[in-house]
Amino acid sequence: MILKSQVEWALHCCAVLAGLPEGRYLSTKALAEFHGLPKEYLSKALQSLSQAKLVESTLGPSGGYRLARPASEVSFLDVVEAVEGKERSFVCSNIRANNPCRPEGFCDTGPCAIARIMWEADAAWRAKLRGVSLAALIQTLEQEVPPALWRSSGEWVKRRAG
Amino acid sequence: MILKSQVEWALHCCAVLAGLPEGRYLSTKALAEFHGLPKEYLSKALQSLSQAKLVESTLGPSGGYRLARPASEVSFLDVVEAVEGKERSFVCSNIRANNPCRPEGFCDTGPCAIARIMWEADAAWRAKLRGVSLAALIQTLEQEVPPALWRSSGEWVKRRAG
DNA sequence: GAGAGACTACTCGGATACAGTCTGTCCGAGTAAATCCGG
DNA sequence: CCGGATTTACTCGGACAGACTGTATCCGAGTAGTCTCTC
Repeated sequence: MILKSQVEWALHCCAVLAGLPEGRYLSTKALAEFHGLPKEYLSKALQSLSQAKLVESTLGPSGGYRLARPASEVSFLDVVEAVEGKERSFVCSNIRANNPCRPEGFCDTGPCAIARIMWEADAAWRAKLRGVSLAALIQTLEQEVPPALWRSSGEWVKRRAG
Repeated sequence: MILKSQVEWALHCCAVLAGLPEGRYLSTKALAEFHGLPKEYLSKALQSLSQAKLVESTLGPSGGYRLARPASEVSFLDVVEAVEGKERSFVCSNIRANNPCRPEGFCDTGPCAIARIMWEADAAWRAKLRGVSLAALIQTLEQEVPPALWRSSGEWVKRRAG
């Protein structure tokens, strides 16, 4: 049970996009250079975000991506689910139905107790992620990233965003 | 991010082992038949449990597995981690270090904010699993499984356990 | 000088190979039970 | 009949292939900006 590296990339890219000037776009190429990632593969992560309607894209020169909603209305869960999918991490194949003691035609009432417990844990994980927005992340970063680096990064992005 | 089917199998097997008479063992073969699973592959899940010291094994006729601790002292988390490993689901490759604006020899103080948030969610997931023991699971099952099926299953297991 | 049209260069998006892990299977080492033999 | 050595049959444990998802890469469709030509 390990999340794909796309999740990490998508989150970092969203953090950068959240600091973008209003109405501007940032290209995959710029995002890839900023994070030192393979441009071609990173584009797949951004495509996932685009399909989930988290970001908007534009073509042509000075094209790229920008957030489709305010940063305060995009949660970590949105980003994670855009990349990993909304399916629960635990899948119940209902193996209790194979019990040899079970009478023919026996029908279960509800989901298996084991699955219920696993799903509760999954729900707790998602709830935690739902509670953190990109805006909150930016706020945290602004506090702990050295001001000089923060400013120069902002300049870098602004320069590449148009 | 999807858990392997071994996790489901291991949990169901632990549930059965928890209802085993004191001092008896149940073989992989019996567990596989009870759940309708491939014996050879199921054995790998049980090996994981054995390596994690959750179960004890014995060889020879009437050999097999039994819980190494009381059911009340084995949590879901123990079983899940035995199969999936104790590593966190989110790995931070510290891509912020590739930021082109970063001065040479710059050294980060703590873990990346994004990683911290993801790890908090992971901790919440694990905490939820740590809070449920096999004993609690058995109690739940005993309440919701039809008494006739519960009894016959217990008989079946007892018959195969030695 | 201004406007319209064509061109260019850059973008995203999906289709295409490679790798690693999960799934499934096999056989050998080791042991507890059952058997057999001698006392 | 009882005790012990031998045989046996059954178990676990690790070593060995196949399938699927994750990783990485490529090229084509489409558009915004730019340039040029005409008025």
